[in-house]
Amino acid sequence: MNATAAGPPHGPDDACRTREVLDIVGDKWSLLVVRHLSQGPHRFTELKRGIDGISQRMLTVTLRALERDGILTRTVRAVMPPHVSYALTPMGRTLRTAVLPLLEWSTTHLAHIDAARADYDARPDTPGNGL
Amino acid sequence: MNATAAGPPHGPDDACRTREVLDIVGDKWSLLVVRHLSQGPHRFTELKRGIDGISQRMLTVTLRALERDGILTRTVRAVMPPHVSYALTPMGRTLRTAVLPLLEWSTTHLAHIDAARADYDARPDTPGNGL
DNA sequence: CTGTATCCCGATCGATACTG
DNA sequence: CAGTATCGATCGGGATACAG
Repeated sequence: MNATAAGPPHGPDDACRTREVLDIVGDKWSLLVVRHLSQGPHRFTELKRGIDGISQRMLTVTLRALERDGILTRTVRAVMPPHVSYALTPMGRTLRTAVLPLLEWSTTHLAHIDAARADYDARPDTPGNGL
Repeated sequence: MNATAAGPPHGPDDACRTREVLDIVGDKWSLLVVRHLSQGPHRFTELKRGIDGISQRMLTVTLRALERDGILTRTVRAVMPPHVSYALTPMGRTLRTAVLPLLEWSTTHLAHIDAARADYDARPDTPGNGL
């Protein structure tokens, strides 16, 4: 083992898993919903108000997908007006835990990335900048 | 601490970060490129062959974005034929590390998710299945 | 070998209106 | 309150052709 080849090896179907994870959490809203529910169950309207910019439609679509995947549960109380509560399943909570390092990474490195972008955009001898 | 309210609290701008991380790694190919480069530097054609299904265009686009973000470096050797090598930066390697738990989570839970989906699709009393 | 340019299709997603 | 239905704009991304 030398210095140039770092990191653990990976099997050929790790790629498939990478894809499937992104299908589940890689979209615009899923992680935001999971994050919100990590603090306890919430109702539809609470989520809509809590997640900035999400439309009624996308909240419904996202919740359905996460429910189907067993990430959260949907509990309907048949009263008037309707009362629907969403809560993370145990698996949903493990997902939250698994995503946490990535979120912490972003907290640590986002400023660095902004700097890298500014630097890249300032360089004239770079593809797309006109050399 | 009780059972209903689990998980750490979060600030209001965690949402922004969640978004920005997804902008960087949430697309179809970025993580696959990072994963591939975690085993050492690679040339354009090697990456193209190694990442199944990626088009020339998307490989270029993805590499440019990751380079701009400081995740990887692009090294050109001015020979004929051209020789371009891509390698993870130190920050790129920390990203790889931060994503690892999520990938391990998928390895552990993907079968469970498939089961949850089959179960959900089999239930007749569920939205979209015709109640 | 390592790209760039163009076209085009399907998926995504926001806005809006309507319903039990 | 908690959705569903529909429409339209936008965008990712694949195919292909061309270039240094």
